[in-house]
Amino acid sequence: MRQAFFRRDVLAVAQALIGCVVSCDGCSGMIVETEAYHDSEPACHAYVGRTARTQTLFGPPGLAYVYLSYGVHALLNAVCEPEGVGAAVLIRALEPLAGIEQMAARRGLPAARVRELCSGPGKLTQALGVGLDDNGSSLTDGRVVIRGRPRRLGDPVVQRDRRIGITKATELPWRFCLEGSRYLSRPVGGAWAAGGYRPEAPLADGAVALLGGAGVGAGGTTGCC
DNA sequence: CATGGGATTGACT
DNA sequence: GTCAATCCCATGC
Repeated sequence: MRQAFFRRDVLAVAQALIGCVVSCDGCSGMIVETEAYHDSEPACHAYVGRTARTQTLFGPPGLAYVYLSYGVHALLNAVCEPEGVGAAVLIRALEPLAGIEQMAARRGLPAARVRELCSGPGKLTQALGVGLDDNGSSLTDGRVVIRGRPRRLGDPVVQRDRRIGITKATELPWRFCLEGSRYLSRPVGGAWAAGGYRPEAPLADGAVALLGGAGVGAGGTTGCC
């Protein structure tokens, strides 16, 4: 993937990354779930501005932002938007494609349990062998790379949902999932459905303001790598 | 310098 | 469903 792909609106990139392929150290998987984060909203690490921790987020697009979550898990993000804007797409789940034996070994699971290898942001970094050392590396030609979506698969149908596992800006529907995928960290709608949110429902005022002209619609999409 | 809170997972009830 | 593990870093004294 070229750097220009990541220089765009972070919501457009989060949507377009669905169906793309992440590779590292001989292992790879298709992205089936992402979340967008932007320095204009409080759930984003970059909301507090430039610090030693968030330096990578404000760097040039196409870098990997890897940080430690809960002191346990390394989480992989793709830095987006022009340099100086703190924005990134969190890669939340992959459908394993290659190197399944090695990924299973890293996860401590039998290779037959493919569904559990990469169905979560901490799981997929463990499976791929992505660590904090990869923070700041290039996703276009580094150890961890993101390639375009296989043409033969056609355009994926992407569903929107609220982001998972955060306590701030929970109203923003900035989670993107491949429709029908069995490799998601959690189902679309899931626990949030009880809260009354539906992808086709009107967005809250704050969400509309933040979404601006991104034009990401519920249901079908035509994102292109 | 001390403190508290996470963009989570897996084990256990 | 609940809950501990575990550690970096932003914040506040």
